[in-house]
Amino acid sequence: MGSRPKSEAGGAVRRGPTAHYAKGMEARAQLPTIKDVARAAGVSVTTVSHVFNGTRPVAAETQARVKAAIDELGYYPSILARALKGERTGTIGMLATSSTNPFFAEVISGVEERCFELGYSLILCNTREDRQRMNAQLATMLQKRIDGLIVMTTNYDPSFFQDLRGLRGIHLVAIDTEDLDQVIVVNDDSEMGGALAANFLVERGFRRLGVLAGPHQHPRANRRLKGFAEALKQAGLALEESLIYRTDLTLGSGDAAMQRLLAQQKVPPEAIFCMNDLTAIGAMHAARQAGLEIPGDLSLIGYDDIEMASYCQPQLTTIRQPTMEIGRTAAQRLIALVQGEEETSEAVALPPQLVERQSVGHGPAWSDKPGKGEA
Amino acid sequence: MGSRPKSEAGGAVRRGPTAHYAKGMEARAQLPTIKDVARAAGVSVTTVSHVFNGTRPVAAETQARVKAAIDELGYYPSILARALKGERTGTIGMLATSSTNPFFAEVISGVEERCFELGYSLILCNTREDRQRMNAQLATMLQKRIDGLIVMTTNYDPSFFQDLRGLRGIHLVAIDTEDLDQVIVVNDDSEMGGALAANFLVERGFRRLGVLAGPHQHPRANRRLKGFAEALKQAGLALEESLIYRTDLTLGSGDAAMQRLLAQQKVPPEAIFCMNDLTAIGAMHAARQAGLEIPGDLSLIGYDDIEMASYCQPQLTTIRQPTMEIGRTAAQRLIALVQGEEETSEAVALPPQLVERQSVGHGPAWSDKPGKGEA
DNA sequence: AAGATGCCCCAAAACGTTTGCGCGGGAACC
DNA sequence: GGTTCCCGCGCAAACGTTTTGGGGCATCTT
Repeated sequence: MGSRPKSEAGGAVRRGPTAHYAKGMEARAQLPTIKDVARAAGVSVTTVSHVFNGTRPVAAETQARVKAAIDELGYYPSILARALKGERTGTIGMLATSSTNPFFAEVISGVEERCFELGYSLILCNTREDRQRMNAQLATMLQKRIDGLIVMTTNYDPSFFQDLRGLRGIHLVAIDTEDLDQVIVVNDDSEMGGALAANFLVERGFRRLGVLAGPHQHPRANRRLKGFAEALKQAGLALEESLIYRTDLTLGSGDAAMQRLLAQQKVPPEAIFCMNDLTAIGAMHAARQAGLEIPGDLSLIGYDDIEMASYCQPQLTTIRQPTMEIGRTAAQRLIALVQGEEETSEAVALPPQLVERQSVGHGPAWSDKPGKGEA
Repeated sequence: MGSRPKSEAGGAVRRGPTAHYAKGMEARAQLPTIKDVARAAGVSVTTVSHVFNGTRPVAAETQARVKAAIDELGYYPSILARALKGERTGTIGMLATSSTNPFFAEVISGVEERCFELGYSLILCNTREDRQRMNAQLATMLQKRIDGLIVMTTNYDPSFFQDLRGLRGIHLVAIDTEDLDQVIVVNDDSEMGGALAANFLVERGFRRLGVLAGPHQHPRANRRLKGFAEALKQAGLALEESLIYRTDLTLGSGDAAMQRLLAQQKVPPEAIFCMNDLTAIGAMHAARQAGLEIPGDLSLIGYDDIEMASYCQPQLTTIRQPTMEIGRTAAQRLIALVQGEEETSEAVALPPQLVERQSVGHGPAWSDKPGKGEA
């Protein structure tokens, strides 16, 4: 409907569960072209094109003959040739720091899913935060004439986005980064998430709070921290600078940061806000090694709500991001942009949500095990 | 070197850290074409092509002029047009069940990495084991004229591979599946992995062993089980059918299977072999909920060695697959195939390895906590 | 019966590349 | 001084599509 009759007709050819694509191909080394179909059906390539795309009325009998030939040969039009004529390629690219981090993996999965639903496909590139690698990947994607690009990098580098904006040919959406003008950005509402964590801990009576922060240049982690600090201030509490420990948001760095914290603080904070679940799980590990009980001796709250948060010991109380939805939204907005549906380029901030499990106790003087606690 | 001077020249143009791709583009809506470059340099498109690809000697002075124009305009040749002339697209597709499962995520990451190193890019499709979805994704990738395809699906469906083999145009590599003739398959050596687990448990003195198996049609999990059972037999032990519980290899199903096991067995087995780490972690969770200590009351061994295995409580003893290497190998073999380097189409089985941590105790009558155990 | 009107269909151009062929001119050879 | 050779370069075809502009032919109108 509307302006895309082509994909409809394409869908028609795809119908049915049988594998058209495998039929009639046995003798050919190459995929069949529109010419082969035209020859087989005894019509011109023009007619084949119009039958396939439904772009002009064709006599029913001719149409039947052409469709038979298409099915017989297993013909699929080459997007390459189509795109040469100024059409889009139907492919979008994604630059992501890493696809193995569970949070990123889920965002990517959301992107892929929405792309599929809208008839697009996804070229995935892991940047590992290596600028040179990103440049090479970007160059390749430009050569492949992607219609748009989704960027999800952990370290905010303004100059990179500056360069990106110079590319007039391709549209851009960023995920999990600083707000940028002229670029659609999809995030969760990190200040709100930070505040959620702060308020929950304060209500439970915790006063001496630590933080496992992200890297200095990580825009979202910084905002979570900001929201956290501001909510504390509202509650009349101050965040102690000396109780903020940096991580790079991985399991290992959460472990390491917690070890540093426990080594440096004679008496550990009552509760710790971790910038993501991975660091929280790493921190749990370190705390256990040090002989601390969670939440008996120390409470811990995470961020993201990855699947593992429900299965670790103890189950992690955390701030849930609508992870999949962030990916889906980004894909949606990008494709709308590509298809020329003029949208506002305003940032989207999806609301996070607190998920209570077991890693936060009921207060600093409380213990889940009778006979223990009162630390 | 050898037969690919083009990519070399492409690399030359890409050199340097500055962002060529952003320069000179401000006034254009479209990316510049070879014609624009030719006009700017005052030469024919032929010459531009030869300069870019190094396919014919060009006078030094002309060459300099052309290169200047290329840099100035930020020109990148369209792979689309190039591929029309019978060249390859430099893109390979991957059908994977899900990219959020940590094991799959890491394999995919290996594929992506090796593709990048070899100058290819990766189109990722999550199939969710939905045959109809796979057909649609395959159709799209065929239209995009991918050079080859990597398939990593959990449920082995012979008819699908049958169809796939019908496609003469594109090359095929499968990961983590049954051996197939005419198709390169990359796996770990699952029988060996199963045997490794069995021998380790037997050496530790465990006799009554349970299994958290995979789905019935999962070829690798079945082989692990086979290797496990055979090694037990060698040791003079039999695997009790009633102690085999099926899972679908997810966290939740590991949890559920363990709950069933504990409900049905008056006295639980001494040790359990889980077909992957995810089910093992799920099982740990269920065991804890039931008040069982691991490894005090029950030993557990996993498979895969995902990152989380080192951070769960207790740390998981497991069989490590060379996960990343499986992905890299698959990409490598596929691209060799695409580039016509005739390789053997034999299956590859990379050897797994036992990683000892804390989830397996020192024997059925042993306990890690003094005063407990002797269960 | 002649002209007008639709209905079907085809030819050809265009998209951005690569590449075989060939052309002009200067240097080397006899 | 004429022939041969080589060097440096351009022309144009081809790849698989879409799309514009007609053209042939039957049917309807008068």
